[in-house]
Amino acid sequence: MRIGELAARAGVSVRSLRYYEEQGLITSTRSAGGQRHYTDGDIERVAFIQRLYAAGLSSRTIAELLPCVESPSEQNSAEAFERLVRERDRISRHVEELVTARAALDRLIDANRAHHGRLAAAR
Amino acid sequence: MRIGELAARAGVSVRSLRYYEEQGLITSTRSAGGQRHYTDGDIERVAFIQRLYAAGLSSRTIAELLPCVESPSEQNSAEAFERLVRERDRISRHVEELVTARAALDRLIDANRAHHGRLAAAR
DNA sequence: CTAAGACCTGACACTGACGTTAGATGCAAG
DNA sequence: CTTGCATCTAACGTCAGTGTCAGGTCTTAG
Repeated sequence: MRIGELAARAGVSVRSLRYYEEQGLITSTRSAGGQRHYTDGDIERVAFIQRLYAAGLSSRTIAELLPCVESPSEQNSAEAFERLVRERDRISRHVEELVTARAALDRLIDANRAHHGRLAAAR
Repeated sequence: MRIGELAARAGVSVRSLRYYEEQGLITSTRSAGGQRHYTDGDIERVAFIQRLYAAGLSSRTIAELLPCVESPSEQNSAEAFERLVRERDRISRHVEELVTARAALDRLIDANRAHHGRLAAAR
């Protein structure tokens, strides 16, 4: 499939796909005329990348741990494996931060709830 | 206290404090010469703002829900209250995203662990 | 073959929370 | 009073992911 179809099926913009390739996150074969061609497997790959983006990883970080995705059995991914673990831990810490912040908002909501009966009931 | 002391005690940069004021998140009194003065209460206020930033809220969003912090009893904070609830829910969704991404990383880690005995043992 | 639409590269624009710099002023200690 | 550090305003720099535009090429339907 060409880039427009992949963009539609993966739910990202064409621009983003070209950027991902520029950053070494995805690859493509080229037609004689120079247009990018993709396989069905690329849909899932893009989805995976999106999840990591959503988790706050930078494109550089994602690129560094992709060897672990490609070939989990290679020993050349020792650095990548460490980064994998570090990022997992970073996500865990971030979750704790979010839970803390959410608790703060919950306290605020409670403090305000009495004055907003209808909204409070809607929850 | 002056801005440098607040920055040190709150653990943020002087630049950030001036930016927060510019965005309407904090206020200050001024000396005759124009320098900003703060109270002890501002330390906690800045810490609270930091928590919201860490939770992914923008300065504009924080500014919009500050009325709820200032005066939980005023009815003029109806909009702010709604935003409060929306942001709480957004944080919850974000936590779910992070947990999903972390699970994906955990699966990758498992798939790679066999080939990295020492690192696996360190966990 | 031709028109239309998808695609190409390259480049600039934007957002947001700051960092950094420049040049001027405030303020406390000797 | 002076020295020197803290602070002031104003403005530009940064980073990352993406939007958008320009000007040209590929592909496919008719």
